[in-house]
Amino acid sequence: MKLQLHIKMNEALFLRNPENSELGKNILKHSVQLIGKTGFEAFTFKKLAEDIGTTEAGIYRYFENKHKLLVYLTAWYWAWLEFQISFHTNNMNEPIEKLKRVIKLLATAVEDDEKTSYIDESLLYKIIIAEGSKAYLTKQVGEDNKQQFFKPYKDLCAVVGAIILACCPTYKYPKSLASTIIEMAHFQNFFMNNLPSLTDFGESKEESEIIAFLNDLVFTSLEKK
Amino acid sequence: MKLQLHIKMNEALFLRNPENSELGKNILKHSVQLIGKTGFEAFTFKKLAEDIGTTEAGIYRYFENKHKLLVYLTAWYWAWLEFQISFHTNNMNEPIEKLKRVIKLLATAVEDDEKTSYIDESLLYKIIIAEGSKAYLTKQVGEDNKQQFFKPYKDLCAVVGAIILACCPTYKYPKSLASTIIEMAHFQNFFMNNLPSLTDFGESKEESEIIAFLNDLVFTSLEKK
DNA sequence: TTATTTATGATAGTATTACTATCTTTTAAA
DNA sequence: TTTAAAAGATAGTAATACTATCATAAATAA
Repeated sequence: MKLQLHIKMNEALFLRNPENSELGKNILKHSVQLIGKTGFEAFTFKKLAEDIGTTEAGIYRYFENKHKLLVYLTAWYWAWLEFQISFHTNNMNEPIEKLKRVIKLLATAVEDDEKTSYIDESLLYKIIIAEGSKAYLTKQVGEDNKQQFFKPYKDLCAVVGAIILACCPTYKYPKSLASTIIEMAHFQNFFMNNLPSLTDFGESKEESEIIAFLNDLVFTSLEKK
Repeated sequence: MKLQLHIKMNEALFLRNPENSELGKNILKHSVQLIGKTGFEAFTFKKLAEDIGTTEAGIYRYFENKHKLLVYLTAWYWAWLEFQISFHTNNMNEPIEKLKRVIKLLATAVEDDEKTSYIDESLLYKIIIAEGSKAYLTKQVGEDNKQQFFKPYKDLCAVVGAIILACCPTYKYPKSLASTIIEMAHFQNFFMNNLPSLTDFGESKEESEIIAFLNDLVFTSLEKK
């Protein structure tokens, strides 16, 4: 028997649930590939339709526009990651070990283990690094937020913030430190690979160094108190 | 007599130097206003031309496309900020005080003091917060970087990294900490105003709290060593 | 089983975007 | 005063970001 993880997505993100049809799953699968290949700016529903072998109108029946699709993919990723974290930190009772594990999960490229799923997590990870912030860096961020589009991201941040507080109950900035860890796990990776002089890892290009940096940053902050 | 600061821009960023003509200065001035109003996605050269009272073709004689214009504005901002930092930390001999000043300058909304300049720095500051990362979060980041488009950003980062090292010569991640401070000064501001639950400053919405957070983050990291 | 809803395919069409080209007039420099 | 450079005016094109319509296939309900 194979267990399959199912993430319940916010219904306002799509017009027709992409998980309920072959075409829908193809849209998710191929959009991850195409965004990964061309970048979000050059990505269009027309190209996506050609890749899938359907028509532009077909895609529009699922997603209102490419922004909603990006928000969908990022929301899916954060929800998936929160599950990964809860799974991998389960039974750990030492919050410091928990937080270390979280940092590792945030900063490590995942493998696409579950062949069953229509989403290639390792490719999606790269997309989130390069395109993820575009989901909220818009003029509509307020409305999108009202519609709870960023709930998975905020939930993840809350989880990490709670672990931080468990490590150090007197620490004053658990949420900001959480969002800093999450963003920097990705930005340092992007910088390391694309603008290496903005990091100290330009030579090795090893994620392990990002993890070491974040651990140092976080645990000196928390131990001190 | 009025001194005017002049920032020498990378020539590959424009087709015709916008600083050398009234139209060019108008392009800079109005693009800052229009991007601030509509956001970068909805910003077009056509709307900009209408705002200025010129034609689309007129804008294209200065900038190849809106991406180059955004990169120009961000480069200008980082160069300007580096000058602000060197100006305001001049004669400070205590590196810790210097670094504190840098953090304050990074996280504080500037006022548009010099009425002479055609760039409204306080408006530009908001644009950099909301749109700045889009300058490098693209597929062309490699080529853009080869053409030195991000030099002002990298220079600023190097300056901050050097101050960090002056504070603590044994610290292992000066560049990554520098880019973290720079990015977080802006992201925490964006979050505070738009996705407040990602920060600890949602209630007060005070920049001073971001500064306090960054100071805490940085100086516990550096003191420890 | 047929009737009917629902999803998809095929095709067309529109407004806007992101440009390029050309020609004329104005402005400024030699 | 000549001449070159910048700006204005206008036109045009390919691609993007959609919307609409109609036919067909597949799934579901009567």
